[in-house]
Amino acid sequence: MTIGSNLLAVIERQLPELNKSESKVADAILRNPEATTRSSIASLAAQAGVSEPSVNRFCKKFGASGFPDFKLRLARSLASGVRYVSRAVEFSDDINTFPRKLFDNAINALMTAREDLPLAAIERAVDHIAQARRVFFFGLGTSAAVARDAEHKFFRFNVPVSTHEDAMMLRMLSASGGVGDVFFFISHTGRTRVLVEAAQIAKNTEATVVSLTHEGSPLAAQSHCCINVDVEEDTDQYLPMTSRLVQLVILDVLAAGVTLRRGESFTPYLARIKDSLKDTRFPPS
Amino acid sequence: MTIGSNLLAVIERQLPELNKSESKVADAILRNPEATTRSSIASLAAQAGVSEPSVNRFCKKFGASGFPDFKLRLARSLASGVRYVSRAVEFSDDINTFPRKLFDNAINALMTAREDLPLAAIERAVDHIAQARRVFFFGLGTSAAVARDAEHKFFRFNVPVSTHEDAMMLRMLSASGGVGDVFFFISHTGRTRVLVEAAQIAKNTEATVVSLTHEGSPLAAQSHCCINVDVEEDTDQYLPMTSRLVQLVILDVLAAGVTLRRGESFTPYLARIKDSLKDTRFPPS
DNA sequence: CACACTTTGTAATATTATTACAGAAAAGCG
DNA sequence: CGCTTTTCTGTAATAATATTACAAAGTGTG
Repeated sequence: MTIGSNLLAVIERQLPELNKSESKVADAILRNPEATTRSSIASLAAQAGVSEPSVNRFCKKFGASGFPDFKLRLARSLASGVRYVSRAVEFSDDINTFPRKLFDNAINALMTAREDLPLAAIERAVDHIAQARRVFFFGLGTSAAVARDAEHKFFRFNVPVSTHEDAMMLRMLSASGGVGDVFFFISHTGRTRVLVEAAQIAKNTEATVVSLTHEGSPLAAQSHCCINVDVEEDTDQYLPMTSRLVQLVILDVLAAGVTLRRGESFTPYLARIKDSLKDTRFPPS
Repeated sequence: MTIGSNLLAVIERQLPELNKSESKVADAILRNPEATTRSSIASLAAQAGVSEPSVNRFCKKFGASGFPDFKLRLARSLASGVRYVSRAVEFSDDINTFPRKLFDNAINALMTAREDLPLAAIERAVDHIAQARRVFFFGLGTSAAVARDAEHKFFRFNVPVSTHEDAMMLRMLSASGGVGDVFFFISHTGRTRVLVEAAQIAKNTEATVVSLTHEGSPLAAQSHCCINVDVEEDTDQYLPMTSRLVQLVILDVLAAGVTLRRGESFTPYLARIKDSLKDTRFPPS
């Protein structure tokens, strides 16, 4: 999703540059965007205190072919519910703004990712994992938590799974790879030396290297199968937030893919694992 | 978000009950919903091979006041982008459907959570963490990964943070609580015995117990401050997927909150931590 | 203050959607 | 099976809505 795709935000941003009647229209729209989508050009013109052609001109100025088209775009903007364009939290934000911003960013990232899922790579990754003899999930930093989450999902498929963070272990385990082993690397940047080097080592064995990382990164270059997650994120200034969410959902997708591959007869087995937790919980009230 | 609020899904569901011309219209719309939002009633009627009034009647049947209103609703549905109402992955799903379903679910959960954020609890939690002497993040199973992620975020605030999964450690550490200690419990169900018991122990000390869990759960009852995350999820049948995403974003919110509390002068310190990683990465190409 | 230029509104026109009605198709019934 | 009743569907008239062309008012500049 391109920044600025949110119509309301675009209007807000342009506000100072608008002339008298245009800003009247803008005000009327911003005052109640929801109502605008339901009203006719005549009633909006009345609301704003301008003529109908002024409203029409306003719409065209913002890229619509006319008023109906404008309403449509507005409706879309409202539905996606992402109000803020400047996605970064600022020191002037208070409790009423910054939580919403962070949620908006998260939702935005997932929506963007959804539009462009690397289905082919996902399918190949599912193939590899479904047939694996062992699976190793490697991730450092934020991605360590993602790897941990993956481990917790994938052990259910009756395949030995493990996660590691120790740089030495990564190298040694990578070197131990053989036919049927899958080394699954997780990294937002795809430039973490330790990981890239481990991937290189693993690739020199008979094992399969799968990575969940940034397209065209050094890590991607060392992978047999790379699932691209190109979430734009200013990791130089902030911590990766949205990219790890996308990674997690992609791993859910992989897990679901493996489950489907296993077939319906596998369900009771999964249920048994679930059931084993029953006695660790207080019963539902 | 109420189930069934998605117009396309509603149409799909009603499909068998529709009469000849109505189902022609439905087909034409489902064939290309995006295009429908842009077309006039005349062109849609042509597409469907029916008359214009038939299209109009169709629109009214689905709760719209007329065709333009219908287009608006459709646009909204498309923008929110959640195509599937039946959220569960089924064995008949293929690569083109189930990844999208999982993303839809994730987005849906975040959008729902965003509408009803427990801002008061968040603010209190930020207060506690910002002033903490030590912070412990406790979570088991899926929540262990969330706790790990939290640890990785919060250590930056110059407060000793740790995560633990060992049931014995949880109890002992909880018992060690004193003034200024924050015990942060993460659990989707809020019914995990080990956690609830540890929370109870911690609550009997001078420490503060914060939890990120389900409202009204046993764990919530043992907390000084409970951040409710009531994501509907069939954890009896499936693994928690969406709830952990919401938890992660909430933790991001808390981290952002603490950062804001620390003030702008704190930024260079955060930057220094980031910079420390510089040499572990391959330079950007 | 006259000129060019921008902005805005009026009124005519074009587009688009809705309604009323009538004919066709389907369903119910003796 | 044929008649009646009901439901469905399209035609054509009407109404609502949006757009355009143009002229008047406003604004700034030499």
